Amino acid sequence: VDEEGDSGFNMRLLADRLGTSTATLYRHVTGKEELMVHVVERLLGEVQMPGGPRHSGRGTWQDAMRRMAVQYRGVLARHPNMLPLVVAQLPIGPNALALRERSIATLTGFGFSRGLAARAFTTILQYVVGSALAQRGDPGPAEAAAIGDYYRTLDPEVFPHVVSSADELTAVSPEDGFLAGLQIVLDGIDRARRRR
Amino acid sequence: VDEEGDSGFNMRLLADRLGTSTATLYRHVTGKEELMVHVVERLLGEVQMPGGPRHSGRGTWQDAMRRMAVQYRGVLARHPNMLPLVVAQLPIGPNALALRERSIATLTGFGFSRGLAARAFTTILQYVVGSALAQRGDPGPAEAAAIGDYYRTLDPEVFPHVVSSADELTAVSPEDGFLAGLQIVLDGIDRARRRR
DNA sequence: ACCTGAACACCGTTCAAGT
DNA sequence: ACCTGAACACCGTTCAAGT
Repeated sequence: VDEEGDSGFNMRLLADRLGTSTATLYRHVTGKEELMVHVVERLLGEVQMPGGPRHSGRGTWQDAMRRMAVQYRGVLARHPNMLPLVVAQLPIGPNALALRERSIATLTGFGFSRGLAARAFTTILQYVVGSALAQRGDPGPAEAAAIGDYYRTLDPEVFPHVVSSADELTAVSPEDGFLAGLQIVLDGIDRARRRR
Repeated sequence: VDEEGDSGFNMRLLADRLGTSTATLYRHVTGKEELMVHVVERLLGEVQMPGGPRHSGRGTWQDAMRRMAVQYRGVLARHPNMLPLVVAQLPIGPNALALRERSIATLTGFGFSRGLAARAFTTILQYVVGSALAQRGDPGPAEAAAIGDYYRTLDPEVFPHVVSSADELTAVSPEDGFLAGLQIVLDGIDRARRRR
């Protein structure tokens, strides 16, 4: 999937690379869909997450959650072709659950209620995936500039604010944009934590 | 797409329903991909958004952004089959831009800088899409219970926090969960606003 | 018991042939 | 000038036939 992309990958190609036939593949998996579940599960295994409560001592919960989110984003960025697979599934395999487990353990270790810990983790993850979707396709300087140019070709009479904010949008790197949005989410979680 | 789903829809079916042949479709659109761009554009047209600055007087910016997010979520919920199309694209058609334009206009009308207004809108939208993905498939009581059951079948030794927070996760309705996460994002934006 | 070439069903797209 | 039946290329999946 990394090499050929979500749509370039197919069962014949896989069989060829494995030196076997497509029919044989179906002796190991029920079909392409199940295979893709394994691919996503393997991908989530790449998200490094320092082990739960023991880690609570170092840094704040915000540091820990920021590390987790940055890790997750890094994995998605290194495997852009797998993003369609991730959003097509509700990952509930061992690696997905381990990430959830350690994150909620960390948050409750910092005094979060179970409910808020679960809500916080869910919200962070949704932001990470949503932001990966918005920045998909290697958004190097060239692509970013192209999007900025597109915004500026728009009629300023019809979309004045979109046009005038085009620079602000494209001036920050994708990385900085991601971190800015992440900080918004973390601040919101902090507010909810203080309220309880 | 509403009736047959993302994968059930195909060019032959469309041609049949229109009483024509597939080849004729290609006289109107360059291919299925372009057609899907039009489908998403039409979908985004369903997001009702009260017109920009004029509306600034009533309620707070949080009310306005909450209305926008709830509207967007409602449209995605009414067309669950179209979610794969929305996440497969970077919508930049007139309706997508109008939504962006009015949102940024509203925020700057409330004193937001252009940069923060753009960041805030982007973050809210990413949260809405990410949350729609997580709650996809009609998550009625039955489905929610099934997911809760699955979490509880897990070994509490291996995933203690996931298991013990299963109730907290499934006790709240998808709607309430969405609003709770949205409030987190809005609170985070408020914090950024006060800092400037 | 395991594997495979070939086929089946299906889909996006194109084109020679019609009107 | 416009439309279409049929074909082409491709893909997920299955099965009768081999070893």
